[in-house]
Amino acid sequence: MATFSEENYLKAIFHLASNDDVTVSTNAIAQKMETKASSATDMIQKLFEKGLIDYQKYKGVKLTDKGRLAAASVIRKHRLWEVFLVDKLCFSWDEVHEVAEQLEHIKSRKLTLELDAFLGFPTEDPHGDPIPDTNGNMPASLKLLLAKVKKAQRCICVGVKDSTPKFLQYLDKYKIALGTEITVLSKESYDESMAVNINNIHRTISKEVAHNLYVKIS
Amino acid sequence: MATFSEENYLKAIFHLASNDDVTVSTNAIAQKMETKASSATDMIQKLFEKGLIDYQKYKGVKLTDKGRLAAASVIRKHRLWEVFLVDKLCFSWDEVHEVAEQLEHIKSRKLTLELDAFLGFPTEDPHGDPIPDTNGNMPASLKLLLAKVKKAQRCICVGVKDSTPKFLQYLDKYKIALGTEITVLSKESYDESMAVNINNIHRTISKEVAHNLYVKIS
DNA sequence: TTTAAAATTTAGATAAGGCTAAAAAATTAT
DNA sequence: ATAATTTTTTAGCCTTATCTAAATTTTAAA
Repeated sequence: MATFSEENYLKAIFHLASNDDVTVSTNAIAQKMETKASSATDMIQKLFEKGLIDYQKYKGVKLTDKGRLAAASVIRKHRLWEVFLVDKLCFSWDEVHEVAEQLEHIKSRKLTLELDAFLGFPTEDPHGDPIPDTNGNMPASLKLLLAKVKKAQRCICVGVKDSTPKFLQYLDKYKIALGTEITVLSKESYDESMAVNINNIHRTISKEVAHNLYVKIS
Repeated sequence: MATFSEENYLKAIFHLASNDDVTVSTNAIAQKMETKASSATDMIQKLFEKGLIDYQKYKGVKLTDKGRLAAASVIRKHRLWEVFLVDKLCFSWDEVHEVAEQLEHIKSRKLTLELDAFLGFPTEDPHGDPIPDTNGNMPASLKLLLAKVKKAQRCICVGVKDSTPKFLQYLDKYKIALGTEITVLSKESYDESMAVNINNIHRTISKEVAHNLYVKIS
């Protein structure tokens, strides 16, 4: 059974390896974990000895099947708990992360199964990210940056990339919230701005904003 | 902020000190924590330095107000989670402890408040034990051993003291379950057996059974 | 291709929590 | 009241997960 720290490293490696063939560098892991490269090396050696990652000195790291399953299990729990907090306990989508970081480490097969059922077998967390299934299979994410949405498509706001108060205040000002529907009317190639319809109001969205807002095609 | 281990020691001391004036011995703590006396001494010194317990070498330990509040907070969370597991996630009353032992250490004021509200502000856990309030005040327990119930009183089964399979099988055989109503008809002083009515069936309960079954007066 | 820079690993240290063995204090028994 | 026993504490060591500083390997540059 993995310790909290081991689980957090596995999660970090999982998130850093967008695709299964990519090797992840020690520095990248250290940066993600907000720790020193030497600490990352120590943990890498430990995870390797436990058969959770493939590793060759100086050559970076890859999750084994066992490691990937362990990482997906932690992410599954994290996202299920986020759904619980938002749907059942009146948390807002930006309050859940810190608590889910703790809850994701609770070890109980039954707890996860029952929680999943209690929540109605959700497939996405409140940020629009997919919830891996029991076997560690991650449904493809439907989430993308507003900037990637094509002309005439409708989408729903599911999260932000930039979570600084300044950007959140901007969204507030223009009545863009979680769940708000946005229709892309046209895109300006010169400055990458886009004309959109939000709540039946026509607006122009700058490149900066479009690259910091996550949506889901609806 | 206390570590998991500190919280577990505080909880142990709280449970060992039935009343606030009692001092708790190092050995008692070590036994409760299933650890060695030397380890208990180490932790005692740490809790003392943090102002969570009063302590004099060789003289035992007492919770300070600060320590008592911290212990009660952990117990509050433990019992709220037990209610959650039984009421919402279909856990049976004997499956909850292990998971609640983990959940009780999650740190989030908001989580505890919202969970409490979500559960309808319960005052007792599934074993009939009282849930401390936010200020650490513990309602008096209404739970007692069946052996203590007076003639002609009605009570409801809320838990067991002996949780060995043998005893649980006995209860099963005689259709005594969590929530079962028991009326004490008479008590035999010679062998401390009691005549009771369970589901409209008259039975004789031995001293051994009456001393291992917890009930709540109804 | 040799050197400079960057990335990675190793060595040695620290803090938390646990252990064993030994010492010291308190308690119980003679 | 002294000896024997039990309880508690101290001392020294282990493991996990960190760190800093130094050494090594890889990569990039001249």
